[in-house]
Amino acid sequence: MAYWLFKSEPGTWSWDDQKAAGAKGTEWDGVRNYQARNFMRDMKVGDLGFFYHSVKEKQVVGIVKVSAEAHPDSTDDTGKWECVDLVEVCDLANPVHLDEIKNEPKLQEMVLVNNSRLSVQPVSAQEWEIVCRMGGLKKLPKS
DNA sequence: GCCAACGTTGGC
DNA sequence: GCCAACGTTGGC
Repeated sequence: MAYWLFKSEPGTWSWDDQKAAGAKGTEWDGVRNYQARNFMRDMKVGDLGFFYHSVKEKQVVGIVKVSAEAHPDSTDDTGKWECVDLVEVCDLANPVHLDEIKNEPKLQEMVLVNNSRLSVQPVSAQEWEIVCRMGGLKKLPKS
């Protein structure tokens, strides 16, 4: 069981779009970065992730779950790129802003803080718990 | 809107 | 295989 963080510009694919996709979920397609792809290859069904809005909002807004392991990206015709499928799990009662993460001493090692450009990132179990708490979740979501 | 950081491309 | 040039991302 691993934890991840998925970044998206709300103008391209927002948390509302993700929720509208419902229980069927959607492909997390369009990733064209090898590091990000390799992380997706490591994912297992049931892994949980944060859904982060980049650029304008800069906050974690929800929790998603991996519903299908890495498979070819249907928006790619080169055969190089892969993606996983994600379904919505729940909202964060209080979205956790990037500033709050940067101000939390225990979160200084987060990839989000150190490599803001990577769009799919691993999150440690400790970081997961801290951000969930900051987000107002009373109990940690189950996979 | 700017620019730093990072990734990719292509010439050598 | 190196590295300069270029493009993109995303925080500020």
